[in-house]
Amino acid sequence: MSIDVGARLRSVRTTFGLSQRELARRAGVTNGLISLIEQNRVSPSVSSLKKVLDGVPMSLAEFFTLDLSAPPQAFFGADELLELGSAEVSLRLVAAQRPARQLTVLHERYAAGAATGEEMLPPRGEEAGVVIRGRIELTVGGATRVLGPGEAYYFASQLPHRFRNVGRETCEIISACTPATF
Amino acid sequence: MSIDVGARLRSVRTTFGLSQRELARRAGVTNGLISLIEQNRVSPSVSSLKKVLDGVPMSLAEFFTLDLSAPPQAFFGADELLELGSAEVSLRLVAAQRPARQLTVLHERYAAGAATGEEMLPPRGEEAGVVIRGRIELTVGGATRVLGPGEAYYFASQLPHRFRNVGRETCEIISACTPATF
DNA sequence: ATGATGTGTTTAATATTTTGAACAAATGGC
DNA sequence: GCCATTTGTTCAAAATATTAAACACATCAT
Repeated sequence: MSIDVGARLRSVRTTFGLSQRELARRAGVTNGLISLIEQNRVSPSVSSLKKVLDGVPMSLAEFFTLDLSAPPQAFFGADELLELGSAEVSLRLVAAQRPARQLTVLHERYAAGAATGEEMLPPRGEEAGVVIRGRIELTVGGATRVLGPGEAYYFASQLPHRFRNVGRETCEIISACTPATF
Repeated sequence: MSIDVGARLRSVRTTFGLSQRELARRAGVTNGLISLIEQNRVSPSVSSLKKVLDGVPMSLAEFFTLDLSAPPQAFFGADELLELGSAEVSLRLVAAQRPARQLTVLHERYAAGAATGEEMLPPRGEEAGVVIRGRIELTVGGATRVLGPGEAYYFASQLPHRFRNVGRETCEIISACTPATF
């Protein structure tokens, strides 16, 4: 068998709630290739696999480190959250090992001044979160508001939205979205 | 640039004191391929890279996790040693990040009953070690002896040699060989 | 039902990797 | 000196990965 790149990729892709075509578009490859890789009908070149994972995004190291056979787990230490984002915007995904979940929960950290782009997420979900440290400016649809510790948000994913840390310290948020459409 | 698989592989290979041909032989690929990969003239398929790393041996996860730009480091915590062996025979390599070293130092652990095969190592080095826990049976050339804590060994690598844990508890050894021919 | 979109899969053509064998340069022994 | 090895590199041929477009199957709205 020898490592089953296909199952890994399928698990990652479904965990992030992406179709083969959507992942292919983000990665700049064809949907057919994703299909072939997931079926283990080809062994992708490292450069191709890198391109595909950039569409998630996920590093090669993370990809090969992922524990697919991890048993259902109820508790996760801080070290057990999958680190996803950049240095500016850190996203720690809870229970990343488990594919096809209904719910995604993140521990997000925004460095001072950091912001997300205009998010384009799947059309049928909702997102909510609570700020636990720092202050974040959140724009949803036409409305903008600055949230501090203890304050929260909740909106439908299809609305354009953007997060921006306008303060001086790192901002931390615990967030969730549904379905698993991160 | 995007991850520089070539530099990684070259670093790993030289760290282990292998020529392109020797690594190719162990991995079941051609030496030309190793050369091309190391020059980044091709982006190997994951299956090929896996085959190559099996010849070291090293996992894909380790390979992509390796920190090439690690600054020269003088102290290494137990967690910082590169785990190489199997569950039976664990080899923890000190300072694995640093290529082209003169000396290799290992923290070895042999489970009860575990043994190495007949070692076939490069012809121009020496090996030495001290047992720190448990008991190990060491055969060098025609001679066999059981070593316990505080006892040590020292021999030329080209002699056929074999380690076997004949006791009930795990045996631990700190060993070194030169040149970096592990 | 029907058409329109979404999904994952398959196929032939194309592009890339991989091989096998050659090459030039360096090393060691005599 | 010279020969025999060993090193890493290169090249055309063979094998494999990747693309682009079609396919079959679902879902959803009309």
